[in-house]
Amino acid sequence: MNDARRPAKTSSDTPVVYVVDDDPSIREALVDLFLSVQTEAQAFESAQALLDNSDLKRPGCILLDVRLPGANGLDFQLHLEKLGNQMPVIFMTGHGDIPMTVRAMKAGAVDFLAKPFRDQDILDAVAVAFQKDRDLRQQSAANGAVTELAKTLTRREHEVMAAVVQGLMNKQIAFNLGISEITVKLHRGNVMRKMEARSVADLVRKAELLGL
Amino acid sequence: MNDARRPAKTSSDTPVVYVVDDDPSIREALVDLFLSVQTEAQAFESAQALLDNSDLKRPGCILLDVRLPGANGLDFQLHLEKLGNQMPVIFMTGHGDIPMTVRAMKAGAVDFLAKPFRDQDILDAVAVAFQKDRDLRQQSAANGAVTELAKTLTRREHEVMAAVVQGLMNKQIAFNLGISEITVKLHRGNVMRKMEARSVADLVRKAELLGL
DNA sequence: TGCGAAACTATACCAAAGTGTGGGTTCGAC
DNA sequence: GTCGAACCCACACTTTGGTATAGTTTCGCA
Repeated sequence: MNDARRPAKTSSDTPVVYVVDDDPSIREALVDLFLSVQTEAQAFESAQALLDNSDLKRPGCILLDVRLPGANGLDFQLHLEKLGNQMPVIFMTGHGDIPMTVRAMKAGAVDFLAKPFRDQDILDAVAVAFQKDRDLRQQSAANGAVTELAKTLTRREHEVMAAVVQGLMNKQIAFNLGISEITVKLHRGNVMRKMEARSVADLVRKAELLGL
Repeated sequence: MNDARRPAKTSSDTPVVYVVDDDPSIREALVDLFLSVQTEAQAFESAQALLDNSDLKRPGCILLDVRLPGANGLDFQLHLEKLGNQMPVIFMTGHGDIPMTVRAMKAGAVDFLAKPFRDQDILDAVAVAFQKDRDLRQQSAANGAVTELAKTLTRREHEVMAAVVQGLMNKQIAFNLGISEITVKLHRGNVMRKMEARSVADLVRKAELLGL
């Protein structure tokens, strides 16, 4: 089921291509292709097999046939999204049509390759997908770090932070919250420390990652 | 060439659908369709005719056949982008293929409709395109306004603004620029006034629209 | 029941930011 | 040559922001 062949160098943070196709010969050909460019690939015969045998935590992308045994490739794409998995997806197809292509691309697919395609087309698409994955992970990491910091804030500190990033002065914040200015300063100081912000400009940017 | 029929209400800021198709009967059918939902449409027989007869300044979207006399619809899409026109594009096609679809969607097309399609499909796509256009224009307007304000800044004021949104203190800015702290305050005050920013938080957000 | 976290307040003090006034130089345009 | 724009500096002052110390109250939970 899983006929992955690993390239010389591999670890939990080198990117990997998860190949999903029900045709064993195609799986093998693709894995060999990636092996030829020192890229690790793991092949699965169905979407379910992929979900069962991989946690999809490693960086990389998914390369799958739209026509799969069991679930449709497009549905699988949406399913992944629901699971919170943002791994880039590249579709392959032997019998695709335009509406299917449009739906996949609207849902954020990196590419949609109609068979037969050149090896280089796939390698190009994978390169784009890898880059997209790196970007997403970087964004996600930054966002996650800020979210973690924000969790340490108390309710009041949250309120004060929101007011600060709106550009309100301490006295205005104090009036709005019905507390004294000195207490606002206290909360404000706590916010800056907990959020690891060295300036208001810094705090504004971090707050924006939280959705203002 | 231009067989537009205007709905009852029309003005330079009601959205319009620019229809481009070389088949007169299709043009007419589409214009009638939009007329039936109180939406203005202007029809053209070619991309060139559209460019010659419209400045494309009104809000709306472009609905065009990928196969056009003269230029390819996809090339036209790129051409528009080069001209700085960001109007949403919807493709129609009778003989489209998957690579064509992928290319169009990657280039930002709102939709790619294979003939025959239902009237509702087109109306839905146009609704999405109109919304996208509104969003883009709003973004563009905000951006343009800030850019105009930034143009009134002198070189020094620009430098000071950049330093301020980095979260530097006046004394640090003064040291970096090799001037006195009091002069920094002067420039800083000018920046806040010229940029119409009421707080540092405000300034940070405006500066971000300028690309940090 | 007692303990800790959260929230609030005050006094006091210092640092940073902002404003106004007044004055200086350089440089290019009219 | 003079006029204005951009740039610079200083003194004096006010406001705002930030910190530290010390204490009170409320509330949930062990």
